[in-house]
Amino acid sequence: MARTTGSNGARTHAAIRAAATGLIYRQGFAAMNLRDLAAEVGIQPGSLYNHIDSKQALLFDLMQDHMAALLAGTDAALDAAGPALMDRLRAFLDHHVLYHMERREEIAIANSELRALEPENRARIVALRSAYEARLTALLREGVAAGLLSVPDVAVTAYAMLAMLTGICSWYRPDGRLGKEELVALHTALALNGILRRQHQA
Amino acid sequence: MARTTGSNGARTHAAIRAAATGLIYRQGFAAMNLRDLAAEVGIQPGSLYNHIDSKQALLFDLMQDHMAALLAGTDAALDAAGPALMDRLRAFLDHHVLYHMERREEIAIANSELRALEPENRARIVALRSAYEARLTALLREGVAAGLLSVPDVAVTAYAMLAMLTGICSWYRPDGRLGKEELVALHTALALNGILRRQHQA
DNA sequence: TGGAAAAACGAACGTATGTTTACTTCCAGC
DNA sequence: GCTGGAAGTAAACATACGTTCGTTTTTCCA
Repeated sequence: MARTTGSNGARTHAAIRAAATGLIYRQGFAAMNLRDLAAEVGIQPGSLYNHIDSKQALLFDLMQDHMAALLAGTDAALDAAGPALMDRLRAFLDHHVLYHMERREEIAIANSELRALEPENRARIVALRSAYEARLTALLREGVAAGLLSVPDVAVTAYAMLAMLTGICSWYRPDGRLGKEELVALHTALALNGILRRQHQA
Repeated sequence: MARTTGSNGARTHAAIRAAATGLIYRQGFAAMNLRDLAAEVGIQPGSLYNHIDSKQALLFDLMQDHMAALLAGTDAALDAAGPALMDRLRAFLDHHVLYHMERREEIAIANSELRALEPENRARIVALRSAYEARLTALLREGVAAGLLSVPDVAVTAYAMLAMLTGICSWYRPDGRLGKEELVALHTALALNGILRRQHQA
């Protein structure tokens, strides 16, 4: 019968996704070619098609999985933070920065290769991204309503905060001068200070 | 003798650069092909080579010119701001946001197509970018020394601020809900609030 | 106005690319 | 041990791409 799960097929599929992530991160999707990808995995170019439907489908699968993982991780962090608004806001920002350092390749792809997706695929990834942004805008709106935050425009401020915190994955290196904890604390403080109402500060 | 400046040649060259800027912005450098570019200009693909040396040289020229213009505009804004530190910091941030809205295509290219450059070309663009970042880190250092700013790490903070303010060119549209002035004010305030020392605030 | 350089044309070259196809190899289950 | 499907090979196909080249057209100074 068919080869069972866990056999070479699944391992090759995972190797293809891992190698593709690195190649797309370094060269961009359009500049990556399937011959280089196959060589990195150690198989012939044609054999890729035992595991993927097309180059486009490979990109879409990678982006969808990473966006889903980001959303799931965020929701878990929010749940663990408890009900207090500022705790949840801090948890969102901390998780965002940490996640963007630890999985910077996947995140960079999800942020920069939207234009390489066919329209239907792009719409689905954009929907996931919007859902993620909605987590932050909801927190900001809550904070404004509670009189804790000073946010002139919730949508634009959310974009600006996410852009700042996402920027870290374009230069962060694990062996860099500062550790993860320091970078998380620095970025979260920078973002929070930008929106806290002054009279509530020490 | 040779055709003089201002004849069709110069106009075609400018049209090529303008069309290339739009195509690279929308599709990315690797995904843009010279046949589409030539069609948009209204000439045959081979005729492009009367005006450019190669596709790579075209990208490098675009990036170099835009980085040089950004640096020149920044220095002009700093000069116009006078000697006071906070005035100069505000001028830098205002100019950055405004420039990134008005020339968002060129800036997006300069920020995202570094990997498409050959090593020698990349080194030259990176040098221009470093010079730009140095303008901000110098201001931050001055602010810390004067006791006006609270910046735990100058380099990382500068990266974070630039990432936040640069993010605007990935979503700004001239016909959007908010005007340029509002967006400049919002972003500059957000960035400044993140680093101002608390006791100096109202 | 004649002539020479510049600019554009039209067609081709060589190669790289995503993908397909026919064939072989390997392994689990009857 | 036979068998069938999954996984891999080797080679090819069709096309798209950056670039070149010989020729023709346009432009403007002498």
